[in-house]
Amino acid sequence: MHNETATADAAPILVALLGALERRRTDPNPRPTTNKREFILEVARQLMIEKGMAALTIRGVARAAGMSPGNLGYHFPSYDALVDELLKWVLTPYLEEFDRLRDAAGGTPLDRLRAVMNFVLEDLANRDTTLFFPELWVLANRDDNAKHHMEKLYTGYVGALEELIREARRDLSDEAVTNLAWLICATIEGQTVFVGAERPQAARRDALRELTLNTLVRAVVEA
Amino acid sequence: MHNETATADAAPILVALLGALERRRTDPNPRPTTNKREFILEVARQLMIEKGMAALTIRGVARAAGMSPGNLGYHFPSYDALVDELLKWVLTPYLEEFDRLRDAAGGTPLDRLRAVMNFVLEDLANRDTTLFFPELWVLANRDDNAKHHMEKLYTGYVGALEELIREARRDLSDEAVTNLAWLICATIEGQTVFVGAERPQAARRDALRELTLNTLVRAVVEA
DNA sequence: CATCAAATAGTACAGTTGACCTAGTTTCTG
DNA sequence: CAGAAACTAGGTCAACTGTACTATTTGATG
Repeated sequence: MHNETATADAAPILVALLGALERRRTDPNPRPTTNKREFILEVARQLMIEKGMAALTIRGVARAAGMSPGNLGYHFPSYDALVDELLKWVLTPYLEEFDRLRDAAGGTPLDRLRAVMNFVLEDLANRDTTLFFPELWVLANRDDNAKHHMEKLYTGYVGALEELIREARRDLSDEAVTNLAWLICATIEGQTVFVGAERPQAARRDALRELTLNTLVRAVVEA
Repeated sequence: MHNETATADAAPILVALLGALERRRTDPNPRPTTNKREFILEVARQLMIEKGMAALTIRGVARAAGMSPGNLGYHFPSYDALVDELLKWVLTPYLEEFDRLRDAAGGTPLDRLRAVMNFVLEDLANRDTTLFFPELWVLANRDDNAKHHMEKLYTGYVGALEELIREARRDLSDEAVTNLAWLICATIEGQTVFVGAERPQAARRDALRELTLNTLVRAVVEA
């Protein structure tokens, strides 16, 4: 009764974790060899979200994952490698989604721009998102690898915005397009701090989303 | 030669710290009894900014201030007390400045609104600000006292915005005014992460400030 | 069933660090 | 000079760090 599966003898939180893993797995060709790795990454993600970067240690992750530190070392050769893979694991789906929304068929460029903005505005209401991203911003202040991942994320995000703005407003200069894109990015990310999950102004979230969407679309149209 | 003043035998950084202290002291009636406390708070502030909350420890502050941990315990009875006073020390000047700008004589309400926004947009270019506030946002996720200070700060900030918006647009509902104020707050705070000091898009800061100012003022005028 | 590599546990290393406390010393002030 | 304020040194005790190493279990293949 001590060595069945990770699900069986692990803490209750792990059941929820496996659920989250399942939700994340959109890949139609599951790669069994990476299953355990992904499980660990998911545990690490939850730990970082629940307890902050200070609690994200080899031992802490191992404990939360119900395995020994030695075994975790087998899957991830070092702490830095673990963090690196964790950031990839969390951020890659966002980049994929930005690409998908940018290239989506149907609707005007302005509709698609609105869709990208709406995606982020709705995502920031998730507790995981509300807690994860500020943690990333702070981490990136002192960790070059985190900074790299952060830049990659926002470059992809803003790149998608730029392309859609350009399509909508072919008369604007590249500079004007880029400035608008960063304005949109900063405006929306800033809301994480104030109307994210369980934030003081969370009740205002939907109203603020509409106001934001209208204000930013108008900024693009009337630039 | 071992006990002259804190300036003499302390690390070079301390000289700069005392400079910062001097800049901060706008009080025409210096309170000598609090000098050493303020010195410690200033050291703690710098430490938090340079190395992050993880480095803000009793020992760390004592080392950076060139004193023994025991002596630091004399001035601040506990770690929590130190952090509490540190947050007050950093945030109070902002609240005072918001009040000052809100009540400033001369100019239309819209001018004063613009002045408040401009103050924050320019402040976020300071390296200290760029690094301090994200740290505060993360800290507030897991520390109730920090959360309290953060709410107090933004309540004051948004309160000032609300009053100025209301003066400029007496026809708007309270709800509309509040939503506009939080939109402004989130929009501007979000820029810290992207065009703050030494950030990848810092070169875009001035252009983005103008765009932000115009966009937000228009949002208020045309709401 | 035997084999063998992958996976896993356990633990030792070699420190570091944390907040807090106590007893004693210096410095300042009236 | 007395007494208060400011300060130092040293220590307590508990917890934790990443990593390396060995020994064991597991699971699939032949």
